Amino acid sequence: MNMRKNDTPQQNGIVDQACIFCVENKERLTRPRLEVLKIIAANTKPLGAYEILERLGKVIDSPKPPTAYRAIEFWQKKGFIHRIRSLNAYVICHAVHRHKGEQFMICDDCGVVTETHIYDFSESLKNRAEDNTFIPSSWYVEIHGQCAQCQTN
Amino acid sequence: MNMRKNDTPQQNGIVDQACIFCVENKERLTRPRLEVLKIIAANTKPLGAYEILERLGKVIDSPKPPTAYRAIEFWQKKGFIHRIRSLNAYVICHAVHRHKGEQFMICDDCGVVTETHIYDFSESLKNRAEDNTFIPSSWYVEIHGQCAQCQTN
DNA sequence: TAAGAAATGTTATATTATAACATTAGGAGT
DNA sequence: ACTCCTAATGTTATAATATAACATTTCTTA
Repeated sequence: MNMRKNDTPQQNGIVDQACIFCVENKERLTRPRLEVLKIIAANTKPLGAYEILERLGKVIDSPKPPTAYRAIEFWQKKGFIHRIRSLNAYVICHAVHRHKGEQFMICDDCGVVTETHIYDFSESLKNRAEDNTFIPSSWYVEIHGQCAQCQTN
Repeated sequence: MNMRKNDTPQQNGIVDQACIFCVENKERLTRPRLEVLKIIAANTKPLGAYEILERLGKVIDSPKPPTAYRAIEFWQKKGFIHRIRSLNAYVICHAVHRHKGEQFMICDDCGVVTETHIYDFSESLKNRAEDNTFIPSSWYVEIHGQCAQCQTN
């Protein structure tokens, strides 16, 4: 099958990558950070902060909201998870891309979120910048609709 | 100057349009709805629900959150206002478009939000639908960056 | 004008997120 | 190994955003 690491949506690959990332960048891979990442990585559907917190409570003792939010913020800044704005929820990132755009397909029936790269905005945004009107730094796209699975049901 | 109505971002044009819309569609243009629309239309920057509520309190007596939220939801469904997901805030819509996509440029410095139409997603999304993978129904785009005004400061 | 539907008023509370400060853990330099 | 410093966490409290539920009022229309 010859799959590269980034193609496999399984949990360990991502946690391993995160571990390597932390070593290379001298970031501390603490218990709450590790557990939060594992929780998010274990789901295809986005989890709310308090769902994450609840699951966190099964592996560490009585965690409070800031514990979850801090870990979420950490991984988000490092590009390991995404925040889905319209849902106030969080999903694992399978690409760990250093580019500046996020694009998601969101099934409004079942809630599954899939990261996509349908569009490359860079060119159009560059043109826009030459207008001298607006200098873009990042973009965020949500495409809502119905996923293949839900079409058959 | 010969400007069409939709080009003028002033308050009255939009409220007039909303009034006409309600008559034509037999929707009730009630006091809270009217005042909430006027409040949102009077701002170029997005307003949070509780900011709207606060301003609403200056024209009607002690409004409660549901009063503001109901009016917000009403205008949003009818396409007269947009919700900016990343800000949990609301802006007037200058186009009253019946198409399925929303695109915004958001200045991260000053907070100004401008509706844009840089991209037409329709074609790409149609292709995607032919894949039989995902049937898109709407899209939402945020482009973050720095506006012209803030570049000069 | 009365009945039914739609919107609002009101109370309470759910959900999401962060401020503030005390405590603990980890790394750098000696 | 010890001390200092910084970063991260623990903890308490509360801010900010949003909705559920039900009583009341207003509008429409028959």
